[in-house]
Amino acid sequence: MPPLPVDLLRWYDRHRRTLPWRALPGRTADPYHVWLSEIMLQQTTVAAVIPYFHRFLDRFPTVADLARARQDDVMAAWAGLGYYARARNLHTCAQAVDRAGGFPRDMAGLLALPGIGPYTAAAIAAIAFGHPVVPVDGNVERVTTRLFALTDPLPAARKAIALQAATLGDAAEARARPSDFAQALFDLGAGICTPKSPACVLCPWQAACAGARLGIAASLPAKAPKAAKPVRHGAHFHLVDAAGNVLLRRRPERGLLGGMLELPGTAWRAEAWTMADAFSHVPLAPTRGLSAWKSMGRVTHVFTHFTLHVDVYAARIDRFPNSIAARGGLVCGEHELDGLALPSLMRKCLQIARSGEAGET
DNA sequence: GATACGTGGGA
DNA sequence: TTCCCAAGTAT
Repeated sequence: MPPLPVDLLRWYDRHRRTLPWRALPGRTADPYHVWLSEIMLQQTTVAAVIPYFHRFLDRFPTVADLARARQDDVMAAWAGLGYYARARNLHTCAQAVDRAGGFPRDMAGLLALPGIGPYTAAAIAAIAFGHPVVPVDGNVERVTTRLFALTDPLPAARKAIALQAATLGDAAEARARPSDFAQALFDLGAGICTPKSPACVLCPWQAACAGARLGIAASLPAKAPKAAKPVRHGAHFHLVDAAGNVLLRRRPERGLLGGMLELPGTAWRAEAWTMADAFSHVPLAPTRGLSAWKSMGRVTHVFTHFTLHVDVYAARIDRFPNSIAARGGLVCGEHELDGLALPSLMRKCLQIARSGEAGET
């Protein structure tokens, strides 16, 4: 017998999670809240998202508030969540939605917005607007491959898995409650049909699950082997004046950590930097009032596709020259650093620069 | 289709 | 420690 949506929905009605962006049972969620949470939840855990979601609603109560905000304030509110293109697209999207007077209510309109792909469009359509579509995320892929014992590895099998997942939503009970059905699949994937050791005995679909029957559920979905993670090296410089101001700069708008702030530094490359090499990239040439550079230690940071080793150097200067701003430098008070658009990597660098034991140059 | 794109937590 | 992962999208 096939998995019956009615069994999943009955389970959901008893075990649904309460989450900040979710409406109460029987109510429809605010599209702004649904959209904001869905963008934040892309490749990101619920636990990590919750405090950011609250902070965003505090700072940007409506999509119009978000649209009117300065990009830098949006980036600062996003700092630490990662995948910063999401924040840039979020801001652009808010402006489009604000101009249009609200979110589009159909898949095509949603799909046309920046940062919204097939999954997020379907999630918003189902959860906020009640369209009978099944958003296919990692949870739904996992549940589906197990239910039907689909053993072809990701990502090649993605299309076939999505087609199979869509059939789950065909039943009348699912079409009658698209929002609940989508979120029921999420909750099942998050709480029962988990990646490592699924709690099949608690699963409302256990009797219908081919993966469980065959004893292969925990091994699904199969995944293609991942490439080894290369190592890159860089050096960044912590220069602080007598008043405690720190020198920062803005990264390019696109690409890794795009639009975020950083300590000045070298490029990140496969070859390690010698100290002499790195020092040719100091933000300020030796001048009166500038101390010697001291080595503060090394920060290791793991990105999605490479591991980065950063050597951190620190120096003091009496007063920043006026020319520093002309070269793209941003002078920031040390007590305002918390509120700035600094990615986690740079917070690590600041931490080691400000608290680490100094060794001589 | 393959690759770029963050981060922190858990096994 | 090391590896894997988490409500994907853009190019």
